[in-house]
Amino acid sequence: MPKPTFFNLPEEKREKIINAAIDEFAEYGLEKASINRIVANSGIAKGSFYQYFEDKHDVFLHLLAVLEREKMEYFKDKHPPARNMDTFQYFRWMIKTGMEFNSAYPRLVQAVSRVMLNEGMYYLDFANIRERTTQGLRTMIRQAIQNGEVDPSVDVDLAVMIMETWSNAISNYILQEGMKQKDIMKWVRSAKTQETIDKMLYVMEYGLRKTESDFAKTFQERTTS
Amino acid sequence: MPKPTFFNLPEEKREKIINAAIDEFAEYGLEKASINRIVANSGIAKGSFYQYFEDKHDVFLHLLAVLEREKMEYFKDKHPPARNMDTFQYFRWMIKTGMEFNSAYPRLVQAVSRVMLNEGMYYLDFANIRERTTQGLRTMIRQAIQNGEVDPSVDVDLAVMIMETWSNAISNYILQEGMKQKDIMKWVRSAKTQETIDKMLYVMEYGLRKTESDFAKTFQERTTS
DNA sequence: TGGTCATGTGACCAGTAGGTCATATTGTAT
DNA sequence: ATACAATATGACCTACTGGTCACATGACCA
Repeated sequence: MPKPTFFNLPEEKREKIINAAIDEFAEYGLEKASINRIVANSGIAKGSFYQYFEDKHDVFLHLLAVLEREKMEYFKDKHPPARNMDTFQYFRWMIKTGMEFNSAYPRLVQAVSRVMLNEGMYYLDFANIRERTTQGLRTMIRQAIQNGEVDPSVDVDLAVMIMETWSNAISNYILQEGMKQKDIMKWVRSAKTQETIDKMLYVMEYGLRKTESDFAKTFQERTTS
Repeated sequence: MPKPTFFNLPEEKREKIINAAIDEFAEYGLEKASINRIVANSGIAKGSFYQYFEDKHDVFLHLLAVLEREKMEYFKDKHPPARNMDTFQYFRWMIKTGMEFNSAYPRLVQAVSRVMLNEGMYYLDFANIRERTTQGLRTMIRQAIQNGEVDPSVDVDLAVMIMETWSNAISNYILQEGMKQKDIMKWVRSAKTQETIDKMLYVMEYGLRKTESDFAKTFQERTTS
């Protein structure tokens, strides 16, 4: 955690620092990120940096905390559009709302997920942090299996891994493509992007193999209404 | 590509160097890999290194070439167990054979995929190399759509991304868990591991949602015969 | 034996990293 | 105005990086 001095800083200065850190991590990842560059880009002296933070990891952990806080804030006044949704509908809502969040904080999300999904995998430091995220998914899936929505022969941990993989794949896709657009929020909300997300989630739910009820049929009511 | 001098080396020395490089890349990735450590671990002088290779990237590209060569060699005398397999059966065979290959060259695969799937994503250098891999998948999927095996409303590029994601997820799982075992080849071939792979591929094919024909039913004949 | 060419070597270079610290500046309370 | 604590600073340290090069060693042929 950052030292108290950091939190005594005027907000403007604090933001300049964390923005520089976000850019640095988004560009170089955790290990290749340079404190020298961060201080240069935030216009503070090196000595000051060490009055605010312990080290590089400390800054990153703070970014994690910021992300979590902002996400909580964002989800606080969002509510699923209907009650009695099944697990897949709920997951779909979660993902879509999450992607809206991503388009609101693209650099921050990019920085954090770049580190967490790449180098973070090989550092034990983040194992427990990741674990916290999976906990929610795990209980959700357990319930879905009990409800008969998810195939019980696919065990819980495997299902968790699958849903995380999907979630990350969609998030990566949105960030990667979204950053190329001039207005990422508009792009994410566009019918085309939403349909792509729907397709991905449809495949997660029903698989790649063609069945009697395919994607076009399932989502027909949306495009015709 | 390495310089001619490298290929004139006695095989033992050459192997010692590439093994040190494999270990280095597997442990530290591409950017954090240290030439100093590589030369120290292979027992050669720094100057010699630069007589063999241009730089770090050069070594890695050589590892890529080695991997490709070994994989070709490995697949050369493996053949699908039956003709007239459908696309998903063929993909399953490909994955399983690939996982056997992984268990034969775990460190090499680990090193290469660590780099390609992480930092490699952000370096354009590897875009064309990755493209070569996807080409095969793309034609396979196009054919599968024509055959009516894959839902045509899921477009080709999306399907490619999905299958690559799955392929990587399974490979990562096998390497990560496999490296914990004392005999990785035996572990990969074990009934339990094979069943896990089957489950993953089943979910890719039919989705997470429970349907009238679930995994247990589909694979019943195997466990009872 | 002497000559020539390929190979091997490690001291050395400039650049950058993370981190420290004595000193300078600022803010605040008396 | 003075005193004291909090904050800001950048020169400086060591360690390590990728890369070079003058020289040493070895192999092979005349």
